[in-house]
This record gives sequence, structure tokens and C-alpha cells, in this order.
Amino acid sequence: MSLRHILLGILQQPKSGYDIKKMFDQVFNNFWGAELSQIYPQLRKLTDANMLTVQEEPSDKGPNKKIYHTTPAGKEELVQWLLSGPVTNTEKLAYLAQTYFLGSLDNNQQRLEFLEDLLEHLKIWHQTLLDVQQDMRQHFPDYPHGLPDEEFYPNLTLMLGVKKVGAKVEWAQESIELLKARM
Amino acid sequence: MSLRHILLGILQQPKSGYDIKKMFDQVFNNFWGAELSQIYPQLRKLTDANMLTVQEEPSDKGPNKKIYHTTPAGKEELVQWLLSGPVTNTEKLAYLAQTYFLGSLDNNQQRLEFLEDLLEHLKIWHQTLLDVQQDMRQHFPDYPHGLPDEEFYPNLTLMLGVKKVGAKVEWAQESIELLKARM
DNA sequence: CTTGACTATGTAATTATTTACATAGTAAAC
DNA sequence: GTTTACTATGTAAATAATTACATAGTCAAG
Repeated sequence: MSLRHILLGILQQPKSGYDIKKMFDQVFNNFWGAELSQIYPQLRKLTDANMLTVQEEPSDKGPNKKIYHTTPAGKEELVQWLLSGPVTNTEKLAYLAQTYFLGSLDNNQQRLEFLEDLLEHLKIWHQTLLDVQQDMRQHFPDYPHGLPDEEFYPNLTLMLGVKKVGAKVEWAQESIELLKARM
Repeated sequence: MSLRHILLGILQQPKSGYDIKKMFDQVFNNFWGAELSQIYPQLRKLTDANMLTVQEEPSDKGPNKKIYHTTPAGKEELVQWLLSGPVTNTEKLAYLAQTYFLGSLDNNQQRLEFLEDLLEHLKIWHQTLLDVQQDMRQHFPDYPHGLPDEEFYPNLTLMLGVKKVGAKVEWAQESIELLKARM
């Protein structure tokens, strides 16, 4: 049940459900995702549990925003989650399972197409991450250890994001070469 | 609903539910996991859908095994899944979300402990992957492009596994250095 | 003046996943 | 001889997550 805690983390800085969704899509895309249909009910649960308070605000566009703030109880819940140690769930990357079974396609052209599709997807994903990091670098051009807390820890996850996606793009490229060498 | 297709993939070589579980834990640990309580009901569904057939066999230890085999319909279902293109679900790594919010702990020692715990976990995980790969290399010492299909594609996923976990271990190590520089 | 893109919040139904429980045989160590 | 570790199969209950649906306001382009 990590979503609950992630929402508390995000809401250290007050936001609406819709804002939170944008955060998942842009900043967290490398390690977490959630739909609005998950976010809204969870925000309600947390509010009922007195971990969040709501405050309505007019929006620039569209209907009123409901801005959620963390209560001290909410902050304490977040801290306890962090103190409980790293939560290490099993990764689920269906495309790697597909790659594993690619031998079940008897047409080599189809196998190549699969890997090329994958490479393209991974490159697009990489681009989003790089954009986010460049944005952050514009605001804070220092070496990372000089950043203030609110930027240092997010920056750590971006560092891994770039490494991880880099490894995947490299791998997909190499796999395509290997596959071509087999044709 | 990927588990269904992953089971069909695994059962290109007949196995029992228990054998499948070991496969997830050992070979697939880098990209998929499933509990026995997910595997058994799913095997039943696939059998009811005529995608699998069962055959009982005595076990070396414990009660009889139920060996599952794929039917032509099952094979076709698997091929269609592969032809539908890469399935790219969003990653969910709670420990990276925790890292992102680590600034909410005001004790720097606790933050360091968190990252050290994580590094230890990632190293252990890496070791499992390397063990599996060394095992595979013993059987097939060739360059990967010379491997037969049944080994070539699984080997591709291992190649990424090693890269990925390598990147994570590197990152955790670097993060600890950066954190120490901040203390 | 209407369509499309985007902001904004939510519910309902279905599916998937996890956790806990329940059973039972083998085989070696103590 | 009994505890521990492992093999082997499953069910039940609770949670979590996805997908589809439903509503409504703003604003710009055509």
C-alpha cells in the first residue's frame, strides 16, 4: 500500500488531485504511476483519516481546485514509512517477459520489429526524463551535493532514472545488432 | 493481464505450478514475480479455456506433481500477445519514491542508513542474477549470437538484468558518497 | 458556433494481487 | 521420534489497480 504514503510525500507541498497526476506523469514516470481514479479515492481516505485537510481554490481554467494539505498526523505517517526501511517490491516489466519468449515467433522479421518498437518507446521515455532534469538544472546549476534538501533527494532519483533508461536504450540497441547478426 | 501470457510462455516447456514459482524467483526475479496463490488459479483458468492440459506425475519428494502442457490454442494465444507489440506498464519502485521524500527525515544519520540498507539489498539481488548467468554460461560458452533460440532470448533479458542492477548498485554507492559529503 | 484540447473531479465495475490460511508428503538432522 | 526444511497444491478474504464511464468548465482555432 505505497500509494497512500507517496501521496503524503507529494503533499508536503499542497496540491490538487489533478496536479498530483501531472507529477506522476512527469517527475515520477521513472518509478511510479497512478491514475486519477486511484488518486481521488485515496485522497478521500486520507482526509477521512485526518492525515489531510482540504481547501478550495478557484482554478485558472475549469472548475474549482481542491488543494490538499498534510496534517501533523500525515507527516508522522510519512516519516514512519521512511523509517521502516526500503520497500522493495518485485519489478514487473512485461516487455522483458515478452523478450524472453520471443523465440516463440518463428518469423525473424517480427522479432526485429518487436525490439525496434521497444527501442523507440525507451528513447521517448528517456527524452522526458532528460527534459525534466534539464529543467531542474536550470534552476539549480550547482553540483548536486550543494542542493537544498527539497531538490537534492529528487535529484538523486533523476540520476538513477537517467542511468536506468540509458542502460535500457543501450541494451535494446545491442539486442537489435545481435538479432541482425543472426538473420 | 500479463500473467496469463507469461504462464503460456513458460509452459512451452511442461512444468508444475511449483516449478513455475521457482522460475519466477530465480530466472525472472529481475522483471516479474508471482505468488503460488496467483499461479494455481491462473493455471486452472487456462486449463478450463483449453489452453493447457494436465498430466500427473509422481514427485521425488512430497505429493504428486501436476505437469501442465500448452495446447495449440495456448501457443496461438502466446504468439498473438507477442505480435501485439511491447507491453509497457509503468514501473513501480517504492524505494525510489522513498528516496525522493528522504528530505522529510530530519536526521541525516537515518537517511544514510536508509541508503545503506538499499545498497545492501541491491547487491544481494545482483548476486542472484550473476549466479544465474554464470550457470547459463557454463552450459553455453559461445558468444550470445550463436546460442539456439531457447537460450538466445532468455540471455538477452539476463544481459539487461546485469546492466540494470549494475546501474542501481553504482547509483546507491554514489548516493551514499554524496550524502556523506553533505553531513 | 462548434469542435478539440485541456483542466478538474469523481463513481462503478471489473480484474489483479497480496496475505493469510489450510493440507499433506518426504527426508535429514538432532 | 520429533522438529525443521522443503516439496507440492490449493482456497478465502482483503486490498489494490485498471478500465470505462460520467460530468462540467475554459479557451482557442476554424
